Amino acid sequence: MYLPGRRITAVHWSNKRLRTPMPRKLLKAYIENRTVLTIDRRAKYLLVRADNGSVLVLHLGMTGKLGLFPVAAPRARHDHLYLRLDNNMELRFNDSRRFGSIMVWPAEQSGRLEEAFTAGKGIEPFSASFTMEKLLALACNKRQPVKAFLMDSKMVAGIGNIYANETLFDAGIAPETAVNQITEKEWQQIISSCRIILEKAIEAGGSTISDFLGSNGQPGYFQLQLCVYDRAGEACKGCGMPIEKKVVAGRATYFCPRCQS
DNA sequence: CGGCGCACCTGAGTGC
DNA sequence: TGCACTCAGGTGCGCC
Repeated sequence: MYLPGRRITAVHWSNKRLRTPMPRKLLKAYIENRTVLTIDRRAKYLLVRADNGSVLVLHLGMTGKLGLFPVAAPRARHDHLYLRLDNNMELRFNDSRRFGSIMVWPAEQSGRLEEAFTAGKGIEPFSASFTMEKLLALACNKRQPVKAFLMDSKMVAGIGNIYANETLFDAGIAPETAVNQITEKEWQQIISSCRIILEKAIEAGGSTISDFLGSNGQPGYFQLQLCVYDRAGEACKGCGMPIEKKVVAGRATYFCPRCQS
């Protein structure tokens, strides 16, 4: 808990735009000189709640990193946001590819904005509403590949390409299966596999959180045992067949042709 | 409307 | 060594 209880004493930013333009005025007006109450997550967004009811919304995109540094530590290439704290530390948002985003929900609109934001997001995999019945209903009129469905943030929140690949391997389901063909039993399996994969990933990533003070941080998934992702041509850990790679709905897709049929 | 393709960026890796 | 080219973990828009 590095942030809750800390006051943000100054906000600085780079002149580069991220996926959304830097909300300079809003950062100054609503985030600077506020104290952080709590941090939540919705889908892959971080919600940093301030004591005035405003919310700082962060998304790391593909290459975004947050790090806590002493104020005097040298600034790095691709740093885009600096939140100076009242303990002489600085939270820094670094993102080389600039697919990340930084938004502010001003206090007087934050309720409405958060409601709209949440309404546009899919089911959280760890929530009680991630059920076979819900998925069946969402999928019944769609023919898209199940992998694209799992990665669609309006359907399911927070599943990226790696975890979609790994979930479907664990569930033994071919990534291109039309989503309206998935049976009740298969949905149950997908739910269970998805949660297992995410739990393992969080556990593995958790160890990188502890050295997030340093700059030598590796992404957490390097510590997760990947069964299919980026393993084209290598032996399936289940049956020994070579893992195949193909593009499905525009994304690199890895699967075992025997275990996922 | 559903589903795909693509754009938004930089950097790493590969092959010549 | 350098250049040209491909590919990358996310998201949302536009187009058919």
